Amino acid sequence: MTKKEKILIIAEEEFAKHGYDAVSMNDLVKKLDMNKATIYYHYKDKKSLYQTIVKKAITKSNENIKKIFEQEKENKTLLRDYVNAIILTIKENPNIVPIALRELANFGANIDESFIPFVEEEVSTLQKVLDGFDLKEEYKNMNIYAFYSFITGTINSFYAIQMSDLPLGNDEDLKQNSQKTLDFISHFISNIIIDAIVKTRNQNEI
Amino acid sequence: MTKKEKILIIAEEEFAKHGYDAVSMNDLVKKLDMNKATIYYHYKDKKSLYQTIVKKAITKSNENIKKIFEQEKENKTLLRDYVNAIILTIKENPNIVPIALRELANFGANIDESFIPFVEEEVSTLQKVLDGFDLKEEYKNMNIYAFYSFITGTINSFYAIQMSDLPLGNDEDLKQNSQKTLDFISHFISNIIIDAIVKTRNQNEI
DNA sequence: GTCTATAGGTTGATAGAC
DNA sequence: GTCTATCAACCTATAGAC
Repeated sequence: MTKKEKILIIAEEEFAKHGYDAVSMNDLVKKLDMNKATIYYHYKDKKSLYQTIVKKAITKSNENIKKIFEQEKENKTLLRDYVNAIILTIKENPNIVPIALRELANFGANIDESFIPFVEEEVSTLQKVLDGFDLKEEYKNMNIYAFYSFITGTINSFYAIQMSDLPLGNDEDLKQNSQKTLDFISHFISNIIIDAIVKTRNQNEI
Repeated sequence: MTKKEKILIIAEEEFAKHGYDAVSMNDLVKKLDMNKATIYYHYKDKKSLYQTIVKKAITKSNENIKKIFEQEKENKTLLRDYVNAIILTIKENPNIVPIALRELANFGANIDESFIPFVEEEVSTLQKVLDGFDLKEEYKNMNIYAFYSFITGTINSFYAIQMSDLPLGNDEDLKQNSQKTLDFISHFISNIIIDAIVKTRNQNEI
């Protein structure tokens, strides 16, 4: 692993855990056991280091979501696949959860405009997935951003509660168990969606 | 309004908007047109100022949720009331959304232990609401924290997207309209819950 | 209660040697 | 590419006058 890569990995960890402003370049120097000027040789400034991290995370998420259409045509599990693509992205890189929550808390104020198409694509892919199903009348013209918020908001919130050191959550199997928590919430969400918006349950697996 | 109150209001605004670490006491001094030592006279340090703000927000949320059982006994709209109690809390103080998202991103690392009973009460109240209904078999022993995350996570995420300056969201009526966004997401969530987990829709209004 | 002045430390960033 | 040394700006917090 090059120094440049190592900087990215440790910085991501720290930014995810404490947030952009709470992490100083001096903190990174200590964690990296590396000279500060070396970091500045590889990354223009603190902000561009952070932007690189966010861009990498968003790109990876998009790749996973695009894959769900690449399998066999008669796929009857598209919605579950979509939820699982998001879950897989978090499994591959759990730091994406606190980073996403912090950017959301900023109402996207520090988001580079070039990131927007990535979000839009995730949302429009969800729309494409839903278009394939026989929905109840009242869900046919649903606000797709509300639906997208339902999926991502529930995952992020539940994940944060379960991974927290605080004694919140009532299932000991899930507490601080990243894998089990993500598998659980994936099923939880898919089932609610199917039960709520699709005409009959055993038109599924959708 | 006393200076002490004014400090609290402006500080809450700034902490919500930029986060704890991004707001300096000097920033507050500028916004408040007040001397720094005056802030320190009323609040021991920066951290205790922030904790006061969080405690106030959590307390207010609890009050609103408790009220839903205070009305007439044969209330058939308890679940909608619960969701609306959360929505009302945000209408009264929208700053609670980014503050909650930031604390969640920290996995509650900076949360004072004394706040936990407040969260637990919100969750157990939700359980009490559900206990009153004839649920589908598979939802009778549902993970209540997952369900709580569904409600709060969806609201916070959708709210943040709609209030953001970024061109995300496809309903112009809702964009940067706090009232309409909150009313919309309240109905959206209540309807999905009813359609998904209750045996028949017109056993509602639940 | 509110102010001025300042202590003591940390920040992001860079110039210049190797 | 990596280092040492350093900078000006900023930080939280307080002592002491009024």
